[in-house]
Amino acid sequence: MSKSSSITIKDVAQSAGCGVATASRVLNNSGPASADVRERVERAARELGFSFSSIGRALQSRRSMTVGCLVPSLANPVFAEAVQGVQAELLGSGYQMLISCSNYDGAADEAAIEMLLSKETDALVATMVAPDRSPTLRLAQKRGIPILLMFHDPLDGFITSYVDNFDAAKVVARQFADLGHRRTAFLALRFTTSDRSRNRYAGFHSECRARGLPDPALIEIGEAEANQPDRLAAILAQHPKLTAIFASNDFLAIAVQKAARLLGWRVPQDLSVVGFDGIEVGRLLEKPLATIETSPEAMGRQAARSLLNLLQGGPSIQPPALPFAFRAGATLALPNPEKGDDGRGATQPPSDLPAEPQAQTRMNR
Amino acid sequence: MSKSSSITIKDVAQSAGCGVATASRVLNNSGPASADVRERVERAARELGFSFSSIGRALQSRRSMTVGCLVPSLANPVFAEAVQGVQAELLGSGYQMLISCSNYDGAADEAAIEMLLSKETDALVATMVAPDRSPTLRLAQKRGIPILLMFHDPLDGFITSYVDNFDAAKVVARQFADLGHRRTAFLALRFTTSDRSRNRYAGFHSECRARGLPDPALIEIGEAEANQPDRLAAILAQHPKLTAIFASNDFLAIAVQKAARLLGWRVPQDLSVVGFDGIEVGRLLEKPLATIETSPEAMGRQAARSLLNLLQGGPSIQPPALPFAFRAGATLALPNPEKGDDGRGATQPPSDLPAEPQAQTRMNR
DNA sequence: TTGTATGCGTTATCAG
DNA sequence: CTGATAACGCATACAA
Repeated sequence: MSKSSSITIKDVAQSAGCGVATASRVLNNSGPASADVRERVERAARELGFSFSSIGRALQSRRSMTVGCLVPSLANPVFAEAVQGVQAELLGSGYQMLISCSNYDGAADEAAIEMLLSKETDALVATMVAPDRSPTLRLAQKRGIPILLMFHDPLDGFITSYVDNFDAAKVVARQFADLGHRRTAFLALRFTTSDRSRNRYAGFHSECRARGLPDPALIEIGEAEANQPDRLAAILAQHPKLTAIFASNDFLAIAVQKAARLLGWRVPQDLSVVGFDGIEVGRLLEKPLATIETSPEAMGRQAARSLLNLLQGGPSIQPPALPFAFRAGATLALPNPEKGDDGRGATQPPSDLPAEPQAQTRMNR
Repeated sequence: MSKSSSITIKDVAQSAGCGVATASRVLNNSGPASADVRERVERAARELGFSFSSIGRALQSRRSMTVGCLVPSLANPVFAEAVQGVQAELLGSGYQMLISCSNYDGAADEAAIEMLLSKETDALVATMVAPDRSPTLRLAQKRGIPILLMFHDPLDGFITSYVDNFDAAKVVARQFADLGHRRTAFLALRFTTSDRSRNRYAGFHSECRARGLPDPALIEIGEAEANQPDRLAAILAQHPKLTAIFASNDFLAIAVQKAARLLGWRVPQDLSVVGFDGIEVGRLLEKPLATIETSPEAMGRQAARSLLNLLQGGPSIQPPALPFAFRAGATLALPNPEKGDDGRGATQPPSDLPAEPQAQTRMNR
């Protein structure tokens, strides 16, 4: 058990027989030093096992070399992967990441940002319940701290790394419409606390309107329903005429299928299901999940790059939305004619389209 | 745009017309102060929007109030959930979490710990490639920094939060054996860099031996094979006599089923599959996945609690292994008599056991 | 009860 | 080229 309690630059200087300023210059290559003293300092540092105190440094340089990261939850792989992307991109930049989760709670968001700020992070990357109404975020902004949003649509003074949920949802609506689906629904897990969910519904709704189709139903559920197939089934049972459902994320889409099975509904014959996110496991399923494919990791990486750029004093430029792609799957098919109440469109899908939607339909931007 | 650049306690003291020491005492409730000055200081702090600089504090108190966290990857939900657990438990303790990922690379592990150490984290919680052979971790230990391992088996001077992989794997072996499986295999994704994987194989192997069954095959694969069903299928095809396979994690178990389908093998009729981890989505599948259920979040929570305890100067006590449970599923059944080369045992499973394994078989410890 | 002075580890300044 | 010294923001002994 060596004494080991921190070796400071003062110790090094003393051991090398020079002043601390000289030692600092040598160790940082930040100024002149004779070959002689340079040698002595380096040897002393090596022998003493010296390493800089980032706290001392932070105090003097006014930069903590950390970035704060706030996401709703790491239990959701989408956010976990985004954080992973941020982390990966930050690696080697000298910046470390301080992380915090809100559990989709707006008040926790505020507390977390406040905490991060009090830790004097040099920058922030966040996904929040309501970034547009966060006083703490505004405060951070006023302080001149670089801020990057993830998953959110572009917002006034902030840069954001995102996928165009509205557009993506329109693509799903188009898929449904092209197959002849008329009775559709959007199944939302956290509608009130997720602008992603809201934007997806908006885009879905908008495209249905534009095509003269009935408005899609909005089915909001909570955690409990999402995790208990029987409860979810009970909810689905209230919408017997549905022929297609757009779930606000892939896990939900998988849960819907479970619930449908409980009701004796076949997927996709009785009910088409499309998810969102494009999680990897979706393609491994017996019935590969049709979904919108995105890359949370790329999002995190882009966010981190923008952040580093800002940190270096670069200009504040909003990059374009990240690409997404419709991924075809076995959970999407023509509507069941027996299920519809009117049957219009169902019996006569546009003949210029294949029954099975093609893969990798499109990339936006 | 107010000037806003940080308000220090000096500003507060000046505004309140008192010395910094007094202001510090008031704001920290750490000493005497007249009601009068107390009032003035508090008002000044409020009006100026003062908040402590944790850097200044850290420098003076020699504690950064951060804990470093190192995991292989956040893209693996098991680790992400564990981190989430750590985070959740740390919430409100005043400690913040600095996070780092190694991508299952031992060298990156060293670099990450070094980085964390240089950031002067007050404690460490980590899952590494080889914690037993990490010089940097030893160094941290020597410095007296509280260290908590996650997922690893108990190790010399460290406390660890873990599930007994060896025991859990034995349970899987028992399930296979009870059904009459003789030709089994362990499918390992990262055998060389994961002691979890190795311990699972060891337990599986050990139990097979103990029962006088043939040694299970060890099939090691890489990322590429795991992600490409056709390549995985090619590998599976080399083991045509297998009747049951134990995958080192649930995703792999799902991938195996995909590969099996590609080969025309039915699950579970031609091949039984059991996974590990107990990811939520496993129960929602058309064929619910048989697996060992664990709770990474609980692991993270336990680790954080132990850490906080250590940080408060508490004694270093190794808690017992966390519980696990075998989760029955539709991917496990009797072996196909036509597949075996000898058929012994397959045609005559123990008659005192139901064909369908019972749910929630057991909890250990 | 209060304020002054000191030190925590670092770097920048500035005089030698 | 070198080395005292003054910040940086805070808490704490110690003196008043």
